[in-house]
Amino acid sequence: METARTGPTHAAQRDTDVETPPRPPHNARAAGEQAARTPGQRAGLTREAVLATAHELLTERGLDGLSMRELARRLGVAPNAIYSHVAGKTALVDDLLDEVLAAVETPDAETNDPTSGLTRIMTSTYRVLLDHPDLVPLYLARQGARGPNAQALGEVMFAQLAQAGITGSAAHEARRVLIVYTIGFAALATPTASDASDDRPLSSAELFGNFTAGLAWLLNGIMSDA
Amino acid sequence: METARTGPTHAAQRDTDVETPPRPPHNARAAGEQAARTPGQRAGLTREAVLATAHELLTERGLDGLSMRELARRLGVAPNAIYSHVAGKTALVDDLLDEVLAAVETPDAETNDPTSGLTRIMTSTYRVLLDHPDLVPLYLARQGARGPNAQALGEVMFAQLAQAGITGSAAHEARRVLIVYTIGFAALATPTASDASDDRPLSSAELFGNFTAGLAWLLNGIMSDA
DNA sequence: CAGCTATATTGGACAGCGTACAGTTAACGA
DNA sequence: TCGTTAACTGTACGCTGTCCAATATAGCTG
Repeated sequence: METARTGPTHAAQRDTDVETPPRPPHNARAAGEQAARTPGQRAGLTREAVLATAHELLTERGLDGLSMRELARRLGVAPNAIYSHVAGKTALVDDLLDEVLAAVETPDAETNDPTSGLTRIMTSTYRVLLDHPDLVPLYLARQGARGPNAQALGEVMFAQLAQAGITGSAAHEARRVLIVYTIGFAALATPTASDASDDRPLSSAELFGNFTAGLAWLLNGIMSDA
Repeated sequence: METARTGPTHAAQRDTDVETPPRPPHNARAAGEQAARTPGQRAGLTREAVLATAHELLTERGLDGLSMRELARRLGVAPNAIYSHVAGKTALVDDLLDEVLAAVETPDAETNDPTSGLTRIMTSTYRVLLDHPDLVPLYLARQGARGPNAQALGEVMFAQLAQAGITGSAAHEARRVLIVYTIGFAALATPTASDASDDRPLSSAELFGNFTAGLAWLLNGIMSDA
């Protein structure tokens, strides 16, 4: 796959004689093209493009498929170029994780039924997580996301719990239980690994019912504590 | 993928360990010594030694600290030598995970209170997991263990559920919920990452109460379904 | 418009990883 | 005693994340 260089002309690196190559006017990042750029030239990379392509690569090729080098290849860029836009691979993944959480639907702040509000948050989170199966193990390995979206979600949950009269450490407990349960369930529902552990794979509908049942039990317990 | 083909590497599946044959008593594994061995000489490595050192290395230096090369270094052996005893790194970790589960305490088969029986299993699992914090993310990433110990545990859970009149797909659901909840909770209870997400770290006692509360809610719901 | 500075990008490199291949030798059964 | 088998080493390949110095471009200042 590599060494597509074979270029008729300059395979030389430090050559440097005039010979200005045709400069791409609007550039636009090439999909599969190899970068024919000399050191100083811009590629028009943006942080958003990096994140988007990384996300795409991750959901497409899995966690092991996400490497800085492959990412750079897709962006038509040298691997190091990425480091001008993200601090490193772990930072990249962190941002990715938080980005996904933006899609979680939260109830209106005025909803006066905390149980249904929390159900909505958690089921939406569950669905969002299932939309990105390859991210789920990462949430787990990192014990949840820590970015602004994650933080905001946590606040909404607190608000709902407060409406149910649950505050302080009890609220922390309840929130933790709900988060753990939801992420964990998404993890087990995710069919990445050879999940033929013991029986036929459950359908996603079955799993979802499964999830909501357990969620209802938890919420029931939480509310009855208040 | 590990393939692990090539005739010689057979690595003996775990089962029934026959008696340990005479080992080179001196030698043993050198702590910091450098291997002064020429190609054909034996190092007295055993599968158990490999697993034990790997376990030690993992809990000591974390997941990123566990590398075949560092493991070999500790064993006083060339990296490839390990492949005579385990099929590859992933197999090694799989065995590690299952090994730990052997410590989970299960109720007597005759216990006639499924709720307390399941509580016992899950709390014991929780404690065992917390004893090996650095393994927990691995359980999650792999969605639980799949070795014989894990399988046996699953069977015991089924037996308890059956005593409560829960069988078939309902039993599968319930078991999945319980496993997810337990592993997930252990994950969030594990303080590996900078867990200063929002508030002071809960004490382990708080977390344990937290865990048992949610567990009780789940079991309550499960049993009320039967 | 010229000049300066900040920075996006490249080639190259480093250290480390998992593991395959091909030898060399010790242990073991015949 | 010999032949086979398994453990072990040396070496090497292709991969990884990331740093460094050089370079050309973009944007700002004048």
